[in-house]
Amino acid sequence: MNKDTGRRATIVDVAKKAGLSKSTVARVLAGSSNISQDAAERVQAAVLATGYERNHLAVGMRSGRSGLLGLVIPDITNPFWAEVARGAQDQAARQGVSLLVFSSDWDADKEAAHLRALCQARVDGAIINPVADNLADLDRFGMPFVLIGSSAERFPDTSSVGSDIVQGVRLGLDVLLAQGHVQPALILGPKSRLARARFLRAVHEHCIERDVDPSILMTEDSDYTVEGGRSAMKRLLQAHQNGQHLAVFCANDLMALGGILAIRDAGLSCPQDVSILGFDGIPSGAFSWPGLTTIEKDGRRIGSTAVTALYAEIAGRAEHERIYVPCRLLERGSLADLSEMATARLVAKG
Amino acid sequence: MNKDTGRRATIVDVAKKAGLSKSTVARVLAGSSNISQDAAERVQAAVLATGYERNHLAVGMRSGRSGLLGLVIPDITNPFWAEVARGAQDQAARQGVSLLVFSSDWDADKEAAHLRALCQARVDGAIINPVADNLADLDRFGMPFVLIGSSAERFPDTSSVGSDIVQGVRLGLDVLLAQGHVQPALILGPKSRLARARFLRAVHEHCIERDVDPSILMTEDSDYTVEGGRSAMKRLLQAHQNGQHLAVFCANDLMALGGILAIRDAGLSCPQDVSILGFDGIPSGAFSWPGLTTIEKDGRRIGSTAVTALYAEIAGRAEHERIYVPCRLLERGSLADLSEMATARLVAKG
DNA sequence: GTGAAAGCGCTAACAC
DNA sequence: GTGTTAGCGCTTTCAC
Repeated sequence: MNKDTGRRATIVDVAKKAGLSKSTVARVLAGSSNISQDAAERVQAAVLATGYERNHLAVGMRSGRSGLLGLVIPDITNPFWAEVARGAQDQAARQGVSLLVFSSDWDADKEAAHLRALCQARVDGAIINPVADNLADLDRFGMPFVLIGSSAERFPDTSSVGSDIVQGVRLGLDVLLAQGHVQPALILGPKSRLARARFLRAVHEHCIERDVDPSILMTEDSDYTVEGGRSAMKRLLQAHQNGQHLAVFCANDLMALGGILAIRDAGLSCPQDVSILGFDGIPSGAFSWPGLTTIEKDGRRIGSTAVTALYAEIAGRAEHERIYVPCRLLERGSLADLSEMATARLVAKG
Repeated sequence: MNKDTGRRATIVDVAKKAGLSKSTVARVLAGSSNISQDAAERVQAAVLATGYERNHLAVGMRSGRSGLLGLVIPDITNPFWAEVARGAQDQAARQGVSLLVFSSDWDADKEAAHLRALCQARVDGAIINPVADNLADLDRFGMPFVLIGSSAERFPDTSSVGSDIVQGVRLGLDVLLAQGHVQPALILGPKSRLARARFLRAVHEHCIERDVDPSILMTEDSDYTVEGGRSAMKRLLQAHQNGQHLAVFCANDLMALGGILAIRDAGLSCPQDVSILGFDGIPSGAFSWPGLTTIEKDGRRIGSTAVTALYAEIAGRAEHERIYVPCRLLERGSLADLSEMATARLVAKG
């Protein structure tokens, strides 16, 4: 805000103050080469003197680059999506652009409205967790985009970024096997969900690779909720001679949290009697008792990777491939190490 | 995207198609009066035919309204701030504008950088949880703003929106008193934090109003963390003849969650032996055992209210007052109703 | 009720 | 190296 005129300083004010032309100032601001030391310094000084701040609306209008990116996720209030947003935000800041954030609530109409807003804001590109069945709207707007999350897998031949579920499942199974749980039980999502099949297939394939017969694993279907996990675990405990040394791999953290409650309900203790492994890495897993050991999706990295991929897309040098971001093991105490316990017993005897 | 030309349709394309002038089209789009039925219809049709989408960059440039709002919060990953962001987002969508979201990590430098980005994007206004000690940057940019969160209280004479802590404390104390906990203990934050004094003062004032001598309340200092709350609760239990029928009001939910752990550590049970009341309403409180009863801050409403207040500010009809958003009681089972238990006992006897 | 024309602040050719 | 010039797509007088 210019003290003298009461309005914001423009590039013309800076040019006048510096005794140079608009274009020279613009060149300095854009960090172009072919600029004399003297000119650069005078512009610097004039910018400070006038309090000039670049008008991105004007820049965007002229150059066709708004310096804006769009992010459409189901719900910013969901901790996983908040992590994604944060990762995208940070990467955008590093690239010197800003992020418009929208929540779709898994509602195709809201999604369409948000895409329209992005188009009107002339974002340089968008990162979207798609809820609609087709990408007609996206094509219509003709803006570069990258899909994120598991729902993006429905669209091959598009750039997309998501968790590496297969690697996460392998990681989880290997941890269980290494700690002596040679026959882990599974609590799965409902049959109606695609994610269930994906999870189960990954388990089967890795079991075979590790010489475990997947058909002998006990499984319970549930519904991805705490209460669902609780009753699924109750059924497992009844079926498994009171559950001693049982280990259960749950397809998400909410069900795992319910599993911990069910173990306590049955008068058993986790992890002494029953071990639990979750999948997701929700923050609440840190506050259960015991803390929930889980396979954590790396939301932040998904977000930052998506921004990077989006820039490849904008530049037109995109590969249109799905990028899989690895999951991590988050150890918080709900797993008993049977091999260690066995060793301890031997040591005690000896 | 125009099929014929390969570039986006502009108002000129629409005008051409409709056989009208730029200005008439602009008027229809702006919903102005003094438009013939015929013109309106022809424009409608031409918009559909060309796939025209309004260019907000150009609109903003000409009209001085970018249709963008800025939100600067400490961390979108923190569930409270995610709620605030969601509330702001929804209200912004209702007003037909979009939201740029930034996380400052309580870092004054990052905050300054984000404010600058907002200024350059020419946002119509900003909602900020201030971390810097002064608002010099904000004044410098001369953009309308509304402060949010407790740190905004440092700046009177500015429009701001935050939780009504006093009302929340009253609500909490009244619940405890109504359930027969006439002498609740307190677990507070560290002496260095302003929030501690605010909480304690609210407790004192309300106690006096309810004829409770605040000086007889046991208090423990802690640090707003789970482990801090756990050891503070341990000290309380030792001081209070093993803790039967103790009730503890914790200044935040993390310490309350720690308190629940300490009760179990001591071989006691919550809420049968010790009742716990938290403050904040973090989602993890739903997964402890028992669930944490708490005073919940209404982040979503703070966000939406802030957008509304910001529009008052932009319109220049702002009152420059702090708006207090009430807290709510969230009952999840960590409070025993002594009066009910007493009644039950009497009934059992009789 | 509609059109013509000016201009918001900037960039990108194009001269010199 | 620097200046001149012509717009980007829109709103907004000012005519008619």
